[in-house]
Amino acid sequence: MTNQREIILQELRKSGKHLTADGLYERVKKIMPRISLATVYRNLETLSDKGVIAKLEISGRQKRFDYDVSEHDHIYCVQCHKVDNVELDRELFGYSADISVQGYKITGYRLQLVGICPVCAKRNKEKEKS
Amino acid sequence: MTNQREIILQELRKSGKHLTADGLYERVKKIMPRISLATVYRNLETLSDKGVIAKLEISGRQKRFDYDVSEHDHIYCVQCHKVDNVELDRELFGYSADISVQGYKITGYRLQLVGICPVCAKRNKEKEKS
DNA sequence: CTTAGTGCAAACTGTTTGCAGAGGG
DNA sequence: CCCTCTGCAAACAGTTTGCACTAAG
Repeated sequence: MTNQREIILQELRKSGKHLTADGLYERVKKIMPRISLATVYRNLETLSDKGVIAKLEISGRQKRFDYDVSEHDHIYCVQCHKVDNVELDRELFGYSADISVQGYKITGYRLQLVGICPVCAKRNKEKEKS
Repeated sequence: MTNQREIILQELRKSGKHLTADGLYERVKKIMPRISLATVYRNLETLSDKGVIAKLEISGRQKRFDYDVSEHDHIYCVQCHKVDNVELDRELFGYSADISVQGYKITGYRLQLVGICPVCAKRNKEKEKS
C-alpha cells in the first residue's frame, strides 16, 4: 500500500461520489501535485481487483469507481451523468442467484434506475421560467 | 434512407445479435466493400435517434446496437461479452414509472442479468477436463 | 538488495468530425 | 440542382503500456 494508493483511496471515500478516473485525479493532484493519471488508473484497477472498491461500467463512456463495495444498485442521471447509490430490496423482483435463463448461468445482475437528479430537475425548472 | 443505411439496418437485423459498430462494419463490408466505418457509426447514431434501433451502453467499452426496440432487458456474458435479449416481467420487481427515489425523478431502468453464456460454459467444462 | 510501484510519453481503442466530392430527391 | 450523405483522414477521449527511475520492504 503505497502513499499514492492510500491517498487515491482516501480521496475516493472522502468524495462520497462515484468519481471517474480523472475526476479523482484532479482531486488527488491537489494533495500530490506530481502524481500521474496513469498511477490513478493503475491503482483504481488494483484496488478494484482486490475488492476494496468497485468498478462501475454503466452508461456513458467513462468508468466510475465506487467506494462502497457492498451489494447495491445505482441511479443514474441522464442529464449530468451523475451516479448515486440506491438501496433496493433485491428480493423484490424475484431474483435469486444460480438460476438459469436461456441457457445462461446467472451469477448476478446490475440494475440502474434512470432518471433526472434533483439538481438537474431544479435547473430545468428555472430554465423553463426564464 | 440511403443504400448504406438500408444495408446496415438489414445486416443488424439479419445478425440477430447485439453487434458492436465494427462487428457490423465487418459484415456490411462483405456486401459493400467501400463503406467506411464512419458511415456505420453515423447511421447507427441516426437510426437510434429515430428509434429504429436501440443503442446499448452496457458493461465493457464498446457500444452495442439492438435491432429490437421493444422494452426488454439484457443478459450479458462476463466471459465473451456477448449480449442477449431476455424477457423479464417488468412488474415483478415492483417497478413503476414516475416514482421518486432520493429526489430523483425516475423515468426507467436498465436491468442486465450477468452470467456465463452456454457457449462459454461448455468451453470451460471442456477445458477443465483436459 | 529486490521487486513492486511511479511518472512520463507514447501507443492504442473506440468514436467523432472536417472536408471535398458523390448521389439521391 | 440542392442538400444530405459518403469516404477518407485526421482529431479526439479515455485508457493502457514500455521504460527508466524511485522507493518500500
